[in-house]
Amino acid sequence: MTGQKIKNMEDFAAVSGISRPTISKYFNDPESVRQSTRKKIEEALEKHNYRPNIYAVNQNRRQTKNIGLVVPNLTDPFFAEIARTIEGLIVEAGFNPLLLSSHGGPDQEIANLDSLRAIKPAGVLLAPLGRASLDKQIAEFTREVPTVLFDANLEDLGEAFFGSDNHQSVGLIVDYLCRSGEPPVFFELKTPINPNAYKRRSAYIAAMERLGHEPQLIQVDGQGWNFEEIGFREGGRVLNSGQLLTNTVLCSNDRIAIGLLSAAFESGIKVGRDDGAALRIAGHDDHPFSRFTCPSLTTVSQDYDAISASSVEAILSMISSGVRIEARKETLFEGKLVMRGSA
Amino acid sequence: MTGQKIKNMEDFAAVSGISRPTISKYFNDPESVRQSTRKKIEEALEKHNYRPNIYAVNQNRRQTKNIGLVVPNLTDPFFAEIARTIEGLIVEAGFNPLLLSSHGGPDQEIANLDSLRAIKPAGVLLAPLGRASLDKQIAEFTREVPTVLFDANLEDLGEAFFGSDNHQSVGLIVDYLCRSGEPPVFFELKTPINPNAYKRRSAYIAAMERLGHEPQLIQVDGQGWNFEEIGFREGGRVLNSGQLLTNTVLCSNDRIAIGLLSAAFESGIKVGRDDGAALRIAGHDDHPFSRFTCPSLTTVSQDYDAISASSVEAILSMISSGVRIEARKETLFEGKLVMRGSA
DNA sequence: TCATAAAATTTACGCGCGCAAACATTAAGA
DNA sequence: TCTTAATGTTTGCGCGCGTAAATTTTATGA
Repeated sequence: MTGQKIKNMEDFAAVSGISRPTISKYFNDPESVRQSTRKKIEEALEKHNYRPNIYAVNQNRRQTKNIGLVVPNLTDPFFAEIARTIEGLIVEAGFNPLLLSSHGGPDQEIANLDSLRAIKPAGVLLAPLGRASLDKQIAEFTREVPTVLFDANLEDLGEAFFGSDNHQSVGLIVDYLCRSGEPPVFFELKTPINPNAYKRRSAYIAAMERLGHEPQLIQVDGQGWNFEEIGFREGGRVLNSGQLLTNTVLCSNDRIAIGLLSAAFESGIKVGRDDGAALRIAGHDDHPFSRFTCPSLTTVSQDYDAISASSVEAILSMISSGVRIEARKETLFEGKLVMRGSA
Repeated sequence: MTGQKIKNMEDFAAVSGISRPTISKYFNDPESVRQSTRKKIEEALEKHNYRPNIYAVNQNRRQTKNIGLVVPNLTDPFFAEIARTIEGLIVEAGFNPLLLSSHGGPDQEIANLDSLRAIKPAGVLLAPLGRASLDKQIAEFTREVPTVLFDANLEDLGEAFFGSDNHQSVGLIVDYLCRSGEPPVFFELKTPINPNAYKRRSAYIAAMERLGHEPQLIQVDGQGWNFEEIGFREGGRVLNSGQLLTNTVLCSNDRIAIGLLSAAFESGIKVGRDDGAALRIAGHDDHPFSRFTCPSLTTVSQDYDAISASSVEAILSMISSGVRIEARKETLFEGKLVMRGSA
């Protein structure tokens, strides 16, 4: 850094020997200026490390480079990983991701959208809470800001939806469980917060009927996002009540399964697929921790690389084209069976 | 919403019947205007839902209301929970938190600080990666922006540090393990990324010597933040090598312990503190998942409510006073023993 | 009712930049 | 060397708001 301080673009234009409008062009797209002037600018940049004032830039640009990313619960490593993936894609595309977590609460979800509104994002990627979401306020938001939903669908909201094909993925694991042992019961919350849970329920029922088995639902009480806790508490109750008419349990998601595994362990019930085991437990999602449960958890992985990539692609194309999508599309990706020790 | 559209503060001043400078005063502090005019403004606000342009505001304010929050890895639920707590405290104080994760990489950490710089935050709370952190660049940042470190310390960087008293907490669990069974070996990474790991190592050695036992370190290879994976892989190796001279293992953190538990299970080694068990395993941190391992993990909890509250308090007082702290202070909080099934 | 302090208004400037129009310069090919 | 398109420069406006100074209005209490 030499001599005088560079306070603004005009100062920087002076020291670099290039006019301010050209400097402005450079910062909006380095490719848009001639090679020789680009070199001059970047040489000056090394000496003076000037950067445009982001507030002045955003005040004057027709559109910001911000893309909002709202997930239901960052405390859940599953969403933390998705968020990380999506953030990377957004940065790669030259945009600025803003990550917000709704912490499982609909009010926080709306608050997140409100603070995004203040930032005038070019677009928003929203993984909504689901059933608890305040539809009307979200609808109002999606009217103002181009929004793509992912993970959990809210009917007709947003420009598009990308998620998992629960029907396929649950069918996959029900098939596997049935052909490798007793048909599973379905262990879930009575009133889940997540729309995927309802789809998984009906997918389970459909798969069982297709295979000629009687579907059996074990629906337990429990609110909120502390699934492990619920799986542990209610699972323990179920295991000790003699309520279980089969030796195979399919959980609505991995986090419930993790709780149930813990409860089985405490009750001295051996879980696994080998002969000595008394119980098989399977989950859904391929949660980051499911490899390290005891035994490791057999589950179905979601293709969230595809979900992430498609969601980002969709919002970027809307932004660059400047037009809202004419017909809302829902795209579902298939899951893959992940065989481990628990079933 | 009635009639014309409110585009800016001047429009809003017109419809509310109050002058623009007074409106401006109101938004910067609603208490600073007379009750009667405040009422007028808020009535108009309900009709027209105007909000000041955040970019124009921040361009002109001497200081923004932004507070940056950088954590090493949001994928780790431990940090996700801390982040959530801190975010809440920042919002309560009327500031705007900006959460960034370094994803375990020093380059990302610097990139995070760079993008924070662009936002001109009033202050930053930084939980650094530790050993991998690029000290010089962080030092440069802390010179420009008031920064408080927490969780992991970097010598002399930032205005203050708040963290856990590893010496006390490790001493606590070593004491417990020694009086309830065989003295523990210490299971850790050979070259940990986190400075806390080094403190825990020396705390373990000190505690063992104090109790008249020979310290034993098992130091395994492994890079990055995938602690469960390392604990599983290397732990399995150690368990099957006959290298273990005691039946008690204290892990440097819970995530390693989770991996080790999984490895023990796979090897058919019964873990627990009752008579039938062959191995005791303890961790450190009280990770959110440690309640649901099999068996549940005995560990030491960090007082991160205190760490969060103190860190936020420190940065807020610096912001409001406008002065940097004269002498850097390091404050450590005590951990608590969390007895569960594994040891 | 009046003096006085507190609050609001009027007026005006500046923040740092995007953007557009008119004009000047440069690079590339015939 | 000349033409032409591409690229830069000059000039100037406007974005929406913070903030300051001078002035006027309002509230408060004796």
